[in-house]
Amino acid sequence: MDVGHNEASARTAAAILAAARDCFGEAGYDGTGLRAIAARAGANVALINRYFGSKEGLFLAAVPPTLGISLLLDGPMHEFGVRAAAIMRMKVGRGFDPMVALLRAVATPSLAPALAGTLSRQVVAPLAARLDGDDADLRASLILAHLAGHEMLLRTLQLPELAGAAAAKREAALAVTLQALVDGL
Amino acid sequence: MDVGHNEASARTAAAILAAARDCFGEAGYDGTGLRAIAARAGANVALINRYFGSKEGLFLAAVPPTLGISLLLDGPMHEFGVRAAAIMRMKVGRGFDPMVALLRAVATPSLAPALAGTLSRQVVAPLAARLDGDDADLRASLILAHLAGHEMLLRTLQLPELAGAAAAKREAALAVTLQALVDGL
DNA sequence: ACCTGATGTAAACACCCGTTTAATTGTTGG
DNA sequence: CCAACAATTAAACGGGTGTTTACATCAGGT
Repeated sequence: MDVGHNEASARTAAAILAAARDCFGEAGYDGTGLRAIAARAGANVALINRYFGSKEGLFLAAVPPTLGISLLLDGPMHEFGVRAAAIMRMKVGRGFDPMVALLRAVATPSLAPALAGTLSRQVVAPLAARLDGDDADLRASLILAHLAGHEMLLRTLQLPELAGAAAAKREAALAVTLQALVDGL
Repeated sequence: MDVGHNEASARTAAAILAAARDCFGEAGYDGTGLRAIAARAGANVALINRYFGSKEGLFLAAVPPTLGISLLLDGPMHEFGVRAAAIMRMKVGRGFDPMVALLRAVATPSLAPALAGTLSRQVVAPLAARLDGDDADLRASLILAHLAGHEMLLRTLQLPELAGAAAAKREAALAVTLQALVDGL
């Protein structure tokens, strides 16, 4: 894998990555076929395995690296709640959301360890480092849990009570809940 | 579907339901094949479609009805947090958990509307009815979001920071977070 | 010009899927 | 006893899966 030596192959590999992000984000891991990704990328199916080894390899190469939560951590922590809520809002309608794609892959057992490691390294650890007080790791995990559950119920499941609430109220509620976890238990 | 007229068919239908619960809970919706369910139930694959119409019909007949959150609501609401945390603990090791099975099916788009309706009716609505103060529906949704995210990260994904924390601390943190949502924003 | 090695392609592989059909077994009422 | 009907079965259906193979294409270096 990653056999690309000249720039042509690098371009098609990038096209495959982009197509994979779209497909995984829309249909989930199990719901996406390699042939659909290849078609969208304008490439051949065999190239996926050539460049990324396997479907799992492609998923892990495509989705987790785009997770970066720098936006969330970019600013004072006493405003974390409102900032996070605002970011959630801005993401609506934006094409690809790696967090949603990740949540849609949780059900696949063989992917779980890698996903846990990615979330731990790229989200929980940097977030915990910014938290003052005791049990920073635990609180960071709970923040992620709340954010993940919120995304799942709102976007993937579209729970009526959540999707139907006034956006301003929903964001405010999300903000105070997250902020409480930032400020301590 | 539901063609059963005598007791024999009712027994095999029940066996299929039980097997389906186990399989869906262990491997998720997409990860479970009808033949695996039939084998575990000691029944024939065709009977599944005869009694439940389709794989989706079987899932919806097997998992959502077992969701009941009566335990959560059975007691004073000023102790909701600690009670919920205690229930989470007791469920560990217990064979089948419908909440986990539900979370593992979220990724399947065709299932989402039914799941949203079930959660709304069987969890959010009864919970909101017990909440005092403004925005009961919204707060009930956020409680479910936090619970769902927590379950997902702890049980399905086994996030190191969460699974590795001392159980007592984890429960205490979960309790105060949930209680804060019960008490109001 | 020729060979080499990277790039891309079509086809096949072996397997699993949900669903349906047609036939068989088993039971029950006339 | 035997027809009628429910319950169950094995087998096939059509299609999709991830992956691999063998073959074609094309660039660059000697």
